[in-house]
Amino acid sequence: MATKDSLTRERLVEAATALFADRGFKKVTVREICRASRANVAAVNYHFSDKAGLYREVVTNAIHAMRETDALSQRAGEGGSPEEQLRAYVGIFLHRLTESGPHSWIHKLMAREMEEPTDALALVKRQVIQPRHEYLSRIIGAIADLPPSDARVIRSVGSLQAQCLLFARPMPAQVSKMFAPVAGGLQATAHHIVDFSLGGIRAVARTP
Amino acid sequence: MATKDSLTRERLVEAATALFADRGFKKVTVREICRASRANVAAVNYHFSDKAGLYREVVTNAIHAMRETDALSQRAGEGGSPEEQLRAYVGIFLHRLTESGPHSWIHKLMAREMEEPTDALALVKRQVIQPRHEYLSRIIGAIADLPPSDARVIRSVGSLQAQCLLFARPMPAQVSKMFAPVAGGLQATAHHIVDFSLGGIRAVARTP
DNA sequence: ACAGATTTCAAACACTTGTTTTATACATGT
DNA sequence: ACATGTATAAAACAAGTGTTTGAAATCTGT
Repeated sequence: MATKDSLTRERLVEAATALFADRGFKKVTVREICRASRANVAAVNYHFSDKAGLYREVVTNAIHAMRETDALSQRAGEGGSPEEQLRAYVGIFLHRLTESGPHSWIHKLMAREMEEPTDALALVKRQVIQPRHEYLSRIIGAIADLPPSDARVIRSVGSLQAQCLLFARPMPAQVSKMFAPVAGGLQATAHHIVDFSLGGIRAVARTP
Repeated sequence: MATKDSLTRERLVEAATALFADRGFKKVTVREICRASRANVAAVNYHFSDKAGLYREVVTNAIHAMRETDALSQRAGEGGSPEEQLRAYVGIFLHRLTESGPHSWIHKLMAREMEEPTDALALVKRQVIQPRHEYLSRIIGAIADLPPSDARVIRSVGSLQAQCLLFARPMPAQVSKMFAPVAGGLQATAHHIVDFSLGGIRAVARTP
């Protein structure tokens, strides 16, 4: 069985990834996916048995790609001080989030998944969200000179993630421009988030 | 015409508000609204000509309610220092956002509107988002001792809004719990956001 | 109480959705 | 070459969507 990997199958996954990332599971129709893949309407059900099956495949790919981003960010800060590690993480995260290359769709898709969770969410949480949270807790704990489990550290992780995720949130350009001013370039924004957060972390750490 | 305000019309608006806030415009069906209102399927088209017409009515109501919240928050901090004004704003905002009373639906609805904008978004932006942004710019500018138009102030407003909005974002409970730890109560979270942000604002203000 | 407007209702309409069917082309192993 | 499993194609299906229709019920002013 499976004598030769079907070209159609790959085209379907490719088109579905872009569409799902852009508009979520529900709002994309299988006819649309098939039109973009120059495939028949029945192709989705043949290769993935379901529209949900195709979505599951796309999410699985996204998880792998996302873990790579995390690993890259963490390696970039390896050996440096906690502050440098934080700067490396935020820099790469934001870059991947806003570039138009082959990585941007992933985070858009993850944001969609959080809004209308499917069965895949549990997997995403365990494989992506949880490890990332623990990594950031260690860094911020070191900066604040507190154990990673301290409530002040946990809350600071939330504050940092909130700022980073603002860029992942699907928003109309008008609103996004006001909430997340990209004036001065992405690099400047990343710098701001880190500086702001370092000041915040230290302030919170001082107040028991 | 309009001899007596129809009871059905009010029931329709009431039910639609709850449903739209919970699941957005597209995912709520007309039949569902009518079932919840104990009205006929044709009632929506009769009273509002469109499903979109009903939605427009709901959003209009939401804008008014939201402006009230903003006015209340600003009045609560009136006369105090900028720091106290910030504390008042965040406190009331978070409270209204997470309570289950007659105000929580509004912000949920606004969040939905930002994700899948309709014609009403332009109105929301002008009447709610823009004024709020200007108010926060003034406060934070005063704290940082910088003009409200300074890039560092604008970005700090974004950082604050990001933390507040994390609670408005529709998220499955699993994920929300990790990103926004509510342990210690909402009041404690509000305090954290303010302390964290004050530290961030001052840190950013020092670095030109 | 009656005529006229307003409101409700059951049924149907036109359209889109995901999926299935049935048949035909293609590839592969012997 | 043939038989067999794989892949594509056109058409139709069943369920769900927003909307319209046309008749019945209800209310209102006189």
